[in-house]
Amino acid sequence: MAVTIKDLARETGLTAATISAYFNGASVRPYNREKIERAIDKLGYIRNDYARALRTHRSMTIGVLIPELSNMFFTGLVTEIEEALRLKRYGLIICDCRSDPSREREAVKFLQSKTVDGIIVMPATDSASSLMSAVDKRLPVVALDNYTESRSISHVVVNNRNAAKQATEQMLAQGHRKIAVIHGDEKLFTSRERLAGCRNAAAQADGVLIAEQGGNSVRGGYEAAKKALCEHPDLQGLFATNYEMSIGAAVALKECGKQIDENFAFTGFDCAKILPVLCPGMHMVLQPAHELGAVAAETLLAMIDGGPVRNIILNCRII
Amino acid sequence: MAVTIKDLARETGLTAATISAYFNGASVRPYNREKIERAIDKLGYIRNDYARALRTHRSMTIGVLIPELSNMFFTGLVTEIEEALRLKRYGLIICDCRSDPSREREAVKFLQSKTVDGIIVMPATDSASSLMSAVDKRLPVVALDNYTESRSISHVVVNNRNAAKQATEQMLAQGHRKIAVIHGDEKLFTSRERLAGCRNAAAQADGVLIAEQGGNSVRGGYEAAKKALCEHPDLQGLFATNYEMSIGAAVALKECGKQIDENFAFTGFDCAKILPVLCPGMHMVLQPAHELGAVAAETLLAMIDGGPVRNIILNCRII
DNA sequence: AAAAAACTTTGTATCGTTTCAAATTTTAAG
DNA sequence: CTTAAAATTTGAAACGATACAAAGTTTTTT
Repeated sequence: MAVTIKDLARETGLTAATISAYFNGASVRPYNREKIERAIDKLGYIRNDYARALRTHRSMTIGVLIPELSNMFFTGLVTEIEEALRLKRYGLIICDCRSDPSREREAVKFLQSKTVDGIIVMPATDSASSLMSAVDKRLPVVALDNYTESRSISHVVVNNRNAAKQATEQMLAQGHRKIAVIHGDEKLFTSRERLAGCRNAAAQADGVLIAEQGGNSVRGGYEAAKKALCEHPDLQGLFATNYEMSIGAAVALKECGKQIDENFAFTGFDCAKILPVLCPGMHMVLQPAHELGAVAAETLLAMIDGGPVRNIILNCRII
Repeated sequence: MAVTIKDLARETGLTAATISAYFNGASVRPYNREKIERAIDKLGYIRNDYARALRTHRSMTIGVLIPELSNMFFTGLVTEIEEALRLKRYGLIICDCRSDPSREREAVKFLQSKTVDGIIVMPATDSASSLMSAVDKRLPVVALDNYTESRSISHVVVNNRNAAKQATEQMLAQGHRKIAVIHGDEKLFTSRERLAGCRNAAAQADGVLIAEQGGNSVRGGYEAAKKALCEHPDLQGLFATNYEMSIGAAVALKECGKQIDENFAFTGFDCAKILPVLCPGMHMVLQPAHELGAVAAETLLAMIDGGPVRNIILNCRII
């Protein structure tokens, strides 16, 4: 039913091997080239990657594991990865793991059954156990945004501790001494690092830090911020340490009528697009999403070509 | 390098055909069954779907085309689709088309080269031309959330006009006579229908309708709402007709200090999770995301099994 | 205990593509 | 115009899994 290379062969009077050569960049006599191209158009040929991958052991497809399709920071990274890989003629298979390690494990198997050439994962936990079936088969794996305990996979992350520390220091230096930090799930290395950075800064500068768990969601950020603001009317600053929580916290601020000025500072994380428009004067820690995605893609391709495991730490910008 | 069915054959002393039979549910003698299962565990066998699909012409994989990975309504639908298809043991390949018909076209080819069994698309435009290469090959296609001009593909949409009309009527009935509607891109059937519904309701009930284009983004919704509120201080209601714009509009409301009460009504679209918490008293038009995803999946599977093209219209809830 | 029936396993061909050595054609050199 | 060298094309054998008819078991019936 589908048009195959054999149909092209019949149509052109050539052999399947020649058509294949044409597709793979070998030189083909001009008049044959033309015949082939005409036949492709006429029959609407689309190459069957399954057969190709079966023969070549390369699918030109890489798998992406995302913890939540509803988390805009992650979907943003996927977009960057796609951009980078498209240029190298790689396609993507995206799997939503719902922050569930068992789905992650299943997804890894699914990707392997599709013989992807490598996997980029934004890990749902610090444990790499769900990735083992890939690692065991020497399939290149890059973890993005969060560390795992495995030494066999590459990591591309930001210096979370430092970024959080700097952001906190900046608030303290501007005279905001009592600050609430809305932090994410402590099960994640990334969240712990950010909180640790805040604590460091507060300890060094003699500030008062109120930590409030925001559960990695807009709702959680909203509620945590509300709580902090109600319980500490004398609060001088708020720092939300991820995308979703930053939005929630911003709404809470608006609702409590808090102005951002010399008496109150607000720092968010990662949402450059909307928040600064809505809360002029706020600060923002920005992970270099473009670079993260690009470097993860590059690292994976290097591993596919036999390169070593790499651990890369990028810096955040604060604006 | 990868473990194949032949390795299992060698390990168990059986034949590839028997192992295949085992995987495909044929009956196998208990002691052979055990041997096979031991070998699978020992060698870590994962079936090569490429080879299988090549032989069977069924990949048990379906493709999903999403216009923007950053649009939460769409990602929510994908999650529902995934849920429904997982139960039928289908896997998903998700492609982000960036609302760009040419990427859509490319993605359709990519999916075909992966021999997906069918495609669910949330169309970026009313035109189905980018889907033609699939339709021409009799590959089942279901359009979700928006109509296309093609009669060869199934559609699963909501009754947009009616939902918008009802929501508007409700506001009018509560005495809000001057209402601004923040509407989406008129290039999309869905947006036009919603706007038409609002106009209908206003015309019938003698209300005043101010239409403001919000460009399908949070930012756009925010700006359009701001504009409407500033230019019409006597406004009595606001209706944002999609997810992103509803959030933007809500922020604008908060910023302008508008209360939701008998003097001012606010109706949003699709974001049940956060907005009602932040704006108590507001109304919301809810598309049945779960049902949309489930019905789209079901319709596609029916088409894969030779079923006919279907056009299904679901109703929205208003809360 | 032999024959029949029912169940399992096996060989072999095949899916659509690429590989690679061998065969053929073209071009360049003498 | 021959012949050597270079460039194209070809045929057959993979890749990993499944289909199917044929062969080999086991179980049941007589």
